[in-house]
Amino acid sequence: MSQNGKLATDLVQKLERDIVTGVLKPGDKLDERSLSERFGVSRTPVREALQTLAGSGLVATMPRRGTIVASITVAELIEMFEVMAELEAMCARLAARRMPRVDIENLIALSEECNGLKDHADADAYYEANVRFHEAIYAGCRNSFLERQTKNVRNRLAPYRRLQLHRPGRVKKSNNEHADILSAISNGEAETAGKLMQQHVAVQGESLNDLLAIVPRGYLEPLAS
Amino acid sequence: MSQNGKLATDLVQKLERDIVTGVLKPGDKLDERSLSERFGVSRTPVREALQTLAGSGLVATMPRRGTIVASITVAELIEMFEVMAELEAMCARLAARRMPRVDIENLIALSEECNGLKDHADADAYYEANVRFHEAIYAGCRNSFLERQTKNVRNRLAPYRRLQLHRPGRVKKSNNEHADILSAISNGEAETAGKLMQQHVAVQGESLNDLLAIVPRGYLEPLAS
DNA sequence: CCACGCAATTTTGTATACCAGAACGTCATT
DNA sequence: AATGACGTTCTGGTATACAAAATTGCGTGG
Repeated sequence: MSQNGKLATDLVQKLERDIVTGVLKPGDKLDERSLSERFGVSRTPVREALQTLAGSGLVATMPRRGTIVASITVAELIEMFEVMAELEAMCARLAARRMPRVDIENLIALSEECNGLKDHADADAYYEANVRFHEAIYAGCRNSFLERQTKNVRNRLAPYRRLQLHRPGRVKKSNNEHADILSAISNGEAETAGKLMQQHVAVQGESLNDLLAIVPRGYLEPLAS
Repeated sequence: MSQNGKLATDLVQKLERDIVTGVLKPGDKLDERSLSERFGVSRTPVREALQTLAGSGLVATMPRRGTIVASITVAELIEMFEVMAELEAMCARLAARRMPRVDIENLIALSEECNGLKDHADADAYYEANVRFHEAIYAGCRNSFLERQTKNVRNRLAPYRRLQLHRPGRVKKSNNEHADILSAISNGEAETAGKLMQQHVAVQGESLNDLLAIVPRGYLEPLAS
């Protein structure tokens, strides 16, 4: 029917995108048959794709119970943010030491792009620019393994991180923090850049309560996992 | 034929163990048919297991070219050690802040176990005790996500880390560093514990050259990936 | 009217059969 | 003799068919 090789890989990417961008939400059921019909392939590549996604943690599959978009417990959410903050801090520290001037110029441009969108009505536009800013710093660490690892955790947190920016005032605050991080990186102040990034990403104190308050039903598992 | 459920999961664990413990070495070919015959199952669960392992990075599968135990480039090796050092440092920092007294007692016992084996003839015995010591610290960070993430990277580096201890004098030096890390954790000195752990794990300067010198052929890919 | 149990349906897990692409070897040509 | 093209064979990718388990709905009994 289709003249390709490696259908499963395509499916992985498509499903990944749908999960990260929020089309598929935590807790959504991923039925093998529906997916195979939707994509016009048999169940085999669908299953392989789901296996792969389960490996990266984006979906959870329970034996004989099917596969769902991974939803996590509150405890895991806190844990993952704690790790995320540290990974991004490491990226920032290394970027401050290693990022070439030309890439810093690009980072400045991305920062200004964020700045231009900070008063924009919908938070999603800022979110996209924000992602590009952060990814530029990942790339700046010049450690592609760290970059992949960081993106992986970021993807798994994406559904929840997206919510953060919908909180009033968060966009402006985030934007100010970007400026400080940028200048630290630009000046080669590794420790400062790392510390600022850590605080920028971490969800601590009241922020945690605020975040939990706007997480929709179904995004988090009940305590009895 | 077999009366079980979820054959693939079993295969994942078996293969994982073989890779981590060095029975299967980087570059070894994982033929689907041989594996299916060896384990008495069909190719389907074998393929699913390989998919999962590919997701966690332990094996690499090239379309139409088969799958092999992941072998990495020198650049990746350096990158992974850089990340590993930081992850373990984070574990140590958090452990210094959060590890309950009773678990610290256990950590002391594990440290003494290492100490008892430091002059032992074969480095593998020390290696196993060393693993237990480090894993106790992972657990001490009280962040199960970080623990999983750290173990995952550790597993991927296992074939190379194992080699390190075969270098003359490395065992004794490692053991001394353990003592310092232990005392920092025990005293709740988070930053010190993290810094010491970072240096303990990192492969820097001459150590890198020494490590590369004893990596067997086939463990590392040629530059043209 | 509610609860428990059985059966039917749905859905996952496994096996097998089929197809396509890549590696290797052979033969012919220069 | 060397090199390139063609074909065979082996291996991986996909589809389909079959088996087992879980959920759900219905019926019966209390």
